[in-house]
Amino acid sequence: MSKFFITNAIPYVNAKPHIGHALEFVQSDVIRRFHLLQGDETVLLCGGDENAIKNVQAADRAGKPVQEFIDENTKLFSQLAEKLNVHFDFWQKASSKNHHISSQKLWELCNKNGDIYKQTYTGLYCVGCELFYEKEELDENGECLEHPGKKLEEVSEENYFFKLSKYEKKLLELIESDDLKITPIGRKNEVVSFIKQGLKDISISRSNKRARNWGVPVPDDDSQRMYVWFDALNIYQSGIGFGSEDESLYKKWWPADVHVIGKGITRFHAVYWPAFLLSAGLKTPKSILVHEYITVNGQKMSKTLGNVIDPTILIDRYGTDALRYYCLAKISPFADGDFSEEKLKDVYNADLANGLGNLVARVAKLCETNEVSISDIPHRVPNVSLKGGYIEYFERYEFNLALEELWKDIKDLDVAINTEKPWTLSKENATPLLKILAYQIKNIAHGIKPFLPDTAEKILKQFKGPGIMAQSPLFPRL
RNA sequence: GCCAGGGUAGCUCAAUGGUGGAGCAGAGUCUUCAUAAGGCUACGGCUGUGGGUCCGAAUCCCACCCCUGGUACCA
Repeated sequence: MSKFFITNAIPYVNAKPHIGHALEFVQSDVIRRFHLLQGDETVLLCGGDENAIKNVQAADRAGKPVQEFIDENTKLFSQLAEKLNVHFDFWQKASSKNHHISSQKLWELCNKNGDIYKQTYTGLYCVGCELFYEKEELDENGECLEHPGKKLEEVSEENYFFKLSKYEKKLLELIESDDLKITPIGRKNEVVSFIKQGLKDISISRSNKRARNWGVPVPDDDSQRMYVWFDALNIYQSGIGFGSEDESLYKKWWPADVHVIGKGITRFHAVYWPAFLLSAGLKTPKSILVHEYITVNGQKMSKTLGNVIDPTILIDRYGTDALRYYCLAKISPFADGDFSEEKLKDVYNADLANGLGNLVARVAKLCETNEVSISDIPHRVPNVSLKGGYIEYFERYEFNLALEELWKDIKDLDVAINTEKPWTLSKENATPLLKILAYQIKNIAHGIKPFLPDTAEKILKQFKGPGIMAQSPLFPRL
């Protein structure tokens, strides 16, 4: 038995959660459940990325105090997790005191190592956006896309910089050797070539004015706040007590075994974060799992397109396990996956209602009619007699392929029932076959445990024995 | 622009030189234990475009078109 520490990317809490968040929640959760079933001591951490200037701007637009606005959105995220049957063992808010102290400790460690220095940063600043822009990001008039007609100001500001360049070689070694393993390999290559281009030092602070006095204060400098990524990544540590008076939890769990993230934030996790940790003399995470995004009817999800999918509505309509199943079985973690409600419905009917649900119903009824009695031996661990590949797929995070194996078993059982026609047999002749079928169903239930925990639970309860009764459908056809 | 990955049946994907496969959807058929469910069968593809190498190309080479990601201080 070993320990396994998983982190979910910390969502922005400047808007309510969409289906992409649901995808990642479920992916993290299934890893957590898998390791728990393997007997590992396992925890999953998430938190709120609250210190970004965009939160302040969004709160302004909503006409609410920042903290209140953030807390409201955060609640929506935890409600989503609950509805998805996703359990976070830790939830760390970036606005909380302990996180501030923890991040200041990280800063001081880097500073002590001589990796933080002051320098003037000059850039084109859009007052409307309160952001710096690169020339390439502007339109032909040299104006930002959000605020046409508004000239950008050239602003110079003293910032603290982090000596990222110093860690080029170490990072390369770390990643190329897989000591920090990046999955899938394409993302690893991308990071490697990024580092090989040469790393520049990065600014890790903002003036108070620009940060709107929001965020973690820089130690010993009242005029500056930390750049949000410096402290945001540290949620992974502050959430388990890094920098607190008693660091026993931190010592127990750190380093993270896997950071689960979306492709948009790869660089922060694969380059900046390990560099900060190396500088601070702390352990670097063992691996990073980079998943892709969900498109909607083939299009990117975006507020301007108005096609943002609210997962809670889908859960109300189709159920928790149906959405979990779609996210895990029909969306490859390593390629953009498409979503539409029509597809969800097709999958629900084909795989869940007609596939798993119907198989369970027909076997249960046959067992009931024939008064089959089975003993409740804790039959086989999940994985053992399932078709080959289940565990391997899981360890490679190919959840869709692992589920495919399970659904082949379902198909096989349907074929076996049609071939053997147990309903034509006498009770005595049918019983041995039905016992096998019942055990096979329990076996499948064990297999789907990490993916569809509620459904697995229901099936195992129904087939606990000694008697087995027909029950209402697991997934009523829609 | 440059770098990486991709373009295969209506949809989602598999097949890296040797007669193009599966699932879903749609069709027919068998069956009734089951959620008008399940089984079986057939249908369905000039493998992005144009060239080339080879006895033979989805697979290798060249050119072009389209999609996705990266190209740093933007989360």
